[in-house]
Amino acid sequence: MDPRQQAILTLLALVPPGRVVSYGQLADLAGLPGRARLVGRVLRTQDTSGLPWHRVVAASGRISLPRGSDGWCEQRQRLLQEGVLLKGDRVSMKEHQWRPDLAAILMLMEQ
DNA sequence: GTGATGACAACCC
DNA sequence: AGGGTTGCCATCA
Repeated sequence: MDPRQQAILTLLALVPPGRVVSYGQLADLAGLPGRARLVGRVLRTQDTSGLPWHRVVAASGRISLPRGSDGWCEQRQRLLQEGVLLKGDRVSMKEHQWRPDLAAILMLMEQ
């Protein structure tokens, strides 16, 4: 698989329950600034079973899947299930956005 | 090769 | 709070 996609998926696995990341943030952490859309494409095309794909939302806090679609409902469900409150289809980024701690950053440095 | 599309985002009204 | 514009670029028709 493309190493960039691999990096994105590896980082995604580090996002803790109860927290979310934006597509752009994930791209940045993966060393791919400005490639938010790549993250979206990876999530759509790659096998994300076993990964916390539901913790990825738009920078605005919105779920990027079509409103009412199966994926939208599932993501919403999964987030609520782990304690992430949603106002409609939007989560409060101020409260729930993942800010990598020191330990996580050290792990990222070892790539 | 060309144009459209898209699980995005930053800006500017 | 919305809507339009532009940047991004892999895929696909």
